[in-house]
Amino acid sequence: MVSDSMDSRKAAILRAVVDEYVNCAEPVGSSHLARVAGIQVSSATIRNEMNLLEHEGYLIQPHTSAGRIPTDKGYRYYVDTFVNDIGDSDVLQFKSVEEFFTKAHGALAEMFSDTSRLLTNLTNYAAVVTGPSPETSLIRSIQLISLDPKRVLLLMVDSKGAVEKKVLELSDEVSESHLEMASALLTKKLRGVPLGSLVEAEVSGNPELDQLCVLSIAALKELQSETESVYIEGASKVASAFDAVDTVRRVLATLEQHFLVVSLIRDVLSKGQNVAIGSELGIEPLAECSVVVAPYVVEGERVGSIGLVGPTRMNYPKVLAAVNLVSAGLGKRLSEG
Amino acid sequence: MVSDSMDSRKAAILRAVVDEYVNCAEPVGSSHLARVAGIQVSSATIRNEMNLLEHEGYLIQPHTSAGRIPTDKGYRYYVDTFVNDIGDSDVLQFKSVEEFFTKAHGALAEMFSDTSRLLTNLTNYAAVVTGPSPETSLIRSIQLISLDPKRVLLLMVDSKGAVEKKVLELSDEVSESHLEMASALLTKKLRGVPLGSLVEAEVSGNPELDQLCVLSIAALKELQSETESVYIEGASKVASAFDAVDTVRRVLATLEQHFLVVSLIRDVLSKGQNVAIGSELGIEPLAECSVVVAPYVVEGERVGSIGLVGPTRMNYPKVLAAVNLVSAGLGKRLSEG
DNA sequence: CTTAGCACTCTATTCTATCGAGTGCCAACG
DNA sequence: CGTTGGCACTCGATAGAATAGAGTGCTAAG
Repeated sequence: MVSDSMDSRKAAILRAVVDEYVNCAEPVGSSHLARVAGIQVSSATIRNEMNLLEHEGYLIQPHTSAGRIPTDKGYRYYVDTFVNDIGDSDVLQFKSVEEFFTKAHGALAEMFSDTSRLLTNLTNYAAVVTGPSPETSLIRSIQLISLDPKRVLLLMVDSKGAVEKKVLELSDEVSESHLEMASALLTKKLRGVPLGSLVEAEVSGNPELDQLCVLSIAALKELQSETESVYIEGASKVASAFDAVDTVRRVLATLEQHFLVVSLIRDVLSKGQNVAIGSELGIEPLAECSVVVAPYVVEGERVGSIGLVGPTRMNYPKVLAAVNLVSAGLGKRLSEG
Repeated sequence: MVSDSMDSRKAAILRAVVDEYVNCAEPVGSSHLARVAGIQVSSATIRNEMNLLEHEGYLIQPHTSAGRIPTDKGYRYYVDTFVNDIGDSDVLQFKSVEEFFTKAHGALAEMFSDTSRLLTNLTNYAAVVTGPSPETSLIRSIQLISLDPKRVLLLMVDSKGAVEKKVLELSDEVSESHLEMASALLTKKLRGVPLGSLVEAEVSGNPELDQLCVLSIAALKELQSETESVYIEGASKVASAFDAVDTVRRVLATLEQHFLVVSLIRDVLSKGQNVAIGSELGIEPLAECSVVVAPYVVEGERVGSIGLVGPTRMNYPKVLAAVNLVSAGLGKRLSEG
C-alpha cells in the first residue's frame, strides 16, 4: 500500500466518483467529473488524483480506457467519512415514515412485514426485518445419531422439552463410539447454556471429536437463527439492481436462506458497525452486495433489527437515513403498544 | 382456424415437442424429433405434421428456419389431453412429501410457509400457499369521502366494527351529491353481505353512479384478498426460469402484489380449472407464466389453496403431481391437528 | 400416404474495421 | 511546484460483411 495521504481534494474527488457512479451505474471519467461535480480544477488534475486513488486501492478501472469505479475500500471510506454530512435526508421521506407509524396497526407479525415493505418501497432495495428473538431456551441435552457413515443427525432437547433437529454432513467417516463420546461431551459442556450465547468449541485434543463438536455448534447456531422470525421483502428490487440474471439468481437464493441473513445482520451489529460492503460480508454470493442495518430499541433494549440489502453501488446516504428513521419509528411504536 | 382434425400421430408429435422444449428450452426441429422421440416416421413426415400444427395454432416458429415451440394453445392441449396419463409421478417425490407431512409440526403460519418452501423445492418454481380465509365478516356500511376531485376514500365498516379503507382513483370528476348517493346505494345493496361473496355491480341507470359502484366493489374485493394470508416462496426460482432480467423483474414485482396472486388463484379455481397458461391468466406481466393450482380440503371444506407459478415452458406433469400430492397431504395434516 | 432430395431462408457466429472515451505522460505555465 | 493543455496510445464497443448451418417447404418418386 502506498502512503495514504488523503487530502481534502482527493476525498472530494472520491466522493464525487461514488455519487456519480451510484447515479449512473457507469464508470466515471475525469472529464465527466470536471464538468459535473463542483470541483474547480482541470480534468488533467483530476486524472492525476484519480491515478493516486487507484494506486491506494480506492478506485479501479474495469479496463484501460474506461472511467473508474469505487472499490469496496472506496465505498468504505465514503461511508465512514461523509455519512455525518447527511441530515435526515428528504423531508418527504421523513413525513411518509412518520405517517406510516402513526397509522400502523394490527398484529406483531403484520407490523413487521409491513415495516419490511415500507423499507423496500422507500429505498428500492430488498429489506429485512427481524422480529424479537424467541425467549431464549436453555440447552438440556444433545444426541448425535448416525444416519449413514457420513451423515449424522443432531438432536437437541431444550429446557422446555422442545426437540430441534439438524443433519450434519461430515467430510470423514466417524465411528459410533466417537459419536457417543461427542454426545456426552457436548451435553456436559452445553447443558444450561442459552441457545443464543454459544461460543466457539474448545479443542478437546482428539481431531475427530473436534470435527463433530465444531459442526454441532455451528448447527446449533443455525438452529437459533432459523427459529427467529424474519421478514424479507423486495425480491423484485434485487432484479432491478443487477443486470446479470445470474447475479440476481445468486443473491435471491442467498436471501432465501433466512438463517444466513439473520446471522449476517447479527455479525455486522456485533462489530459495532451498521454498514458492511461487498467482500466485508464474507458471503461469496453476496460479494456484489452491501448491507445497511440498524437495531431497534424497545424499552431500552435492542430486541431486533432492520436492514437493507442492495448492490455495493448503493445510495448509502439515503439508505442510512431510511434505516435510522424506520428503526426509530418502529422502536417507538412498539414501546407504546 | 383450419379444420382441427387432431389424429393420434399429430397429438404424439405435439406432445413430443412440448416435452422436448420443456427440457431444452430451445425450439425443436423435425429431425431432432425423429431422432429423439419415439415416433417411427421420417423427419419429412414430421415436418408436414408440424406444419399443420402450426396452421392450427398449436405451434409457432420464432423465426423461419428455427424449430418450433408450443403456443399457449399447444400447452393447453397438452395439459388437457396428456395429464391423465401421468401417475403420481416419481416415487422419490411421493416419499419425501409423505415424510414432510408426518414430521411437520409447529404453528399454522409456520406450517404454511414450510409447505410453500416444500413446493418450491420439489418443483423449482415459485410456490404460493393461501391460508384459510379470515372468518367472513359481514359488511355493515360503506362511505365514500372525497379526497380531491378525482380521488375518493372508501370506508367499509364490518359487522364486528372493524374499519377497512381504500383509495379509489377516478377517471372523471364526481360531485359530492353523487358520492352521497353512491354511499347510500352501496350500503343498502351490500349490507349484510359477506366480503367473500361479492357479485358484480348491477347497473343503476346513471353512468357516474355506476362507475363509483363498480370501482367500489372492485376495491372491496381487493380488500378481501389483502386480508387473506399468503405465503410465497421461491423468488430465486423465477430468476432461473427466465433469462431476460427484465422478465424476472416484472414477474417478481407482480408476485409481490399478494392480492393479485390470490385473486388469480381464486379465478382459476372458480372456473373449475387447475391450470392457467400464459395469456389465459389475463395479467400482462405474467404473459410468459403458467399457474398450476389445487385447493386443499379440511373436513370436507375447501379452506385454502396452493399453487405454483413458473414459465409457460413448465414441467406440467411433474408440477401437477406435486400440487396434488401436497394439497392432499396438507389437507390431511390439517384435518388431524 | 410417406419419404428422400433439394433449393431456400434466416439466425447466429466470426472477423474486420472504425470510432471514441479515457488514460498516462510531458512540456509549458503561473 | 502544483496545475493545465496537448497528444499519442489503448482498448472496449459498435457496425458491417462473410460464412456456416439448422431447419423449412416443396416436389417427385416409391
